[in-house]
Amino acid sequence: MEYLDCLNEAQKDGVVFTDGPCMIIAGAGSGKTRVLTYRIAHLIKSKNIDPFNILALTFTNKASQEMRIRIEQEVGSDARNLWMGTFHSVFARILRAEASNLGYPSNFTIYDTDDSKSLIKALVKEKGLDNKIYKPNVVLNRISAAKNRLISWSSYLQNPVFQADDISQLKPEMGNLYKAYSARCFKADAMDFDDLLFNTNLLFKDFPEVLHKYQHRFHYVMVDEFQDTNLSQYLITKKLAAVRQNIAVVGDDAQSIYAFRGADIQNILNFEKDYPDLRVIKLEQNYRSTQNIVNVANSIINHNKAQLHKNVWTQNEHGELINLMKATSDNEEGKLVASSIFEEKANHQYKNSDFAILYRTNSQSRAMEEALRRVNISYKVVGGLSFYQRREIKDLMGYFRFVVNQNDEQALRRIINLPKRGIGSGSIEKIMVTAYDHDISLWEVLINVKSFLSPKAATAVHDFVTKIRSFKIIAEQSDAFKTADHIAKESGLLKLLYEDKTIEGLNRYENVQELLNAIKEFVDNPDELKKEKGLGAFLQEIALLSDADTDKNNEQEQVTLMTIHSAKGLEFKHVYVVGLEEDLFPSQMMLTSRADLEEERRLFYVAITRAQKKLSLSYALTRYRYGRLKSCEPSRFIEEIDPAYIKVDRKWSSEKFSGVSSIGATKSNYAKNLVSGIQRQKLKPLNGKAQLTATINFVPSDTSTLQEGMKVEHPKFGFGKVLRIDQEGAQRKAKVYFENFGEKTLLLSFAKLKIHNS
DNA sequence: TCTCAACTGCGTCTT
DNA sequence: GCAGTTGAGA
Repeated sequence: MEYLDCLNEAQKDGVVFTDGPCMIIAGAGSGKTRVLTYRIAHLIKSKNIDPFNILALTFTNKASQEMRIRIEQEVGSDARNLWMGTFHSVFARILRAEASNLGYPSNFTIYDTDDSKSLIKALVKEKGLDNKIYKPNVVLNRISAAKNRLISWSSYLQNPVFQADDISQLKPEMGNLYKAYSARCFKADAMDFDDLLFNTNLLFKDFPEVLHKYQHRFHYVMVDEFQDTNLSQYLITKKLAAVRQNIAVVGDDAQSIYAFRGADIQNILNFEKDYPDLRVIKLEQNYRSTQNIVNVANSIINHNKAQLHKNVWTQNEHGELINLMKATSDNEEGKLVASSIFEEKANHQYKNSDFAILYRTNSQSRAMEEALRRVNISYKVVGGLSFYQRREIKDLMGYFRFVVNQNDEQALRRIINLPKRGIGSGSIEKIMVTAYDHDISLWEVLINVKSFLSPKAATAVHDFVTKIRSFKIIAEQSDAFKTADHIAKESGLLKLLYEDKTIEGLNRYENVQELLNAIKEFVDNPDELKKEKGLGAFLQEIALLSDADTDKNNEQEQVTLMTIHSAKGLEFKHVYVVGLEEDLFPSQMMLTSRADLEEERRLFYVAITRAQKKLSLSYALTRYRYGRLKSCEPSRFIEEIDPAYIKVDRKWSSEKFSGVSSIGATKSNYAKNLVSGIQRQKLKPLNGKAQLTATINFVPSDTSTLQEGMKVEHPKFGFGKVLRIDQEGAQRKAKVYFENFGEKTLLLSFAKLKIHNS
């Protein structure tokens, strides 16, 4: 039990209180993952629980992989038998085993969001509805929200409130679209992401013996990031834990940022009601960040009304003040961030991987990327279009999917005329309508197209069917790689890409090769747990992966660029949160309700609490959005920070005396607070007029002659005196005492210093 | 049925 | 800024 020694009291409680319902409210950076991993290790090692009887649910594959590794370090290979994964992957696995109960084959296809949207698009067209009113996104969100609240299409249609709601939004056909969508998914042997949870609930409700089986398999149930669960997920875990009541949930209401996806903070409150003898443990000591950062985070989150009481504190050093940078444009914002990283690296000898740039939307990465490239700082962009979302990958995967499941409508639509074989949209619609109207399988329709298509089109379909048949035979006899390789060549896709000599074409060709490599890796993987090496097994393996999980260029030494959402759970020495502007962050779409604005604020809280040592915030006065230049106002979130913790970057403080009034005109409150805060706090280094002008005309000197006792000026730290010089060459450092910033050690090959020999 | 050019519309986050 | 759609012409 020596691992208990390195835990604080609250953490210990979280680890050893294993029997009975338990809720751990874990503040940011409070060692949540540590508690969870030790808790599982404790169950296995000290209480001799079979890992096979432990279920641990996370939200991302990454989180579950990391936790598995950490548990493995504690308990060894036993960890492999844990039931641990994302909600979606664990219940997909159970659904495959129990699929026949629901009328699904066990090799059902999982539709991703693109598949779902294009199915909806097709349905809207088939029904002759206006695609400007029934936008795929809107329809899918509505269906998704219903499923997450366990409302089936039939109860949706019967519910007068939903009907009235839809009619008032001029979308009276919504319920029927939901019905048609469900029917088509079922017919395609496909489940979308929400179905994986919805159908699990259905399974447990309608087949008590199945529920019973899993209730007795999982003696201990744990849920990470509980604040992100939706009703559907909550009910599943509650049912599974109903017999033994050994359920532990870990979460932080302040970090709930997925309400848009159906996450319901209400689950935390319900949890207390559902389990009256609930043990609540609060982890409040932050081990990650400096006091300044923790204080700023607290001051922000206190603006939210809806929150559980919690007092996050830290024993860490005060650290540097929060750096606020103002840029005139999005491009300049990029430059400021890039040069700041450059300086920080030099001054503190940080590595690229110590830095992260976080933003609200993926489109903001462009300006940052350009600026980083200009100063030769290598970086990686996390998120955006994932590998498996690329067109060429989806095309080839479409073949794979259709060979495995001939009812996969979305896969068929994608590949039936790719490469072009003369089967146009008219023929495709005829095929779909025939299958749907006569309620026969797609494959059967394809075999009998002669009866309703023109001879030319019918021949083309016949050739296609013959090709798929031959692929099926290969698939039955060979492993995933041999099959995939064969299909890539024989389908004509590889040739199509090879002939495209444009840069994008070459890229696509390489991507397809990379997919084939991934499949080879899958086949060669000696992991005994994955005995199935067929194409179907590969598809199942990757259906629930996202870009963050397939992060191949895991090279260190890169600055990380990503959205705040994807940064959740991570930490970096120095974090830049950029684009703090009204309508961008908070997003204009979230300004309609208090609840939405509070979610944005929690998002900001998450961003801030990623930082360990230093936090920088920035905003731009103008920004290109939708291809045109827009002027921006600083975010209200800046205003909400206690000015005592902010330092304003020189690049805009030099403008302060002339420029800040422009903000004052539009946001008087903001400017007043900020300026008075600055004056109260940290304006000191800028008070000297001489220094201000000197800073503007700053020209660094040659520092090779620098000696002890010399007076120097640094663009950021102002005036100082050299205390000592160490080492030679590239490692040559100067220890300088700055009037306003104290002692700093500067690497002379990087630091810009002006020598004042007076 | 296919191809190219013009055009529209649309932007959050993710399993 | 760009992807996806539409429409005309081959």
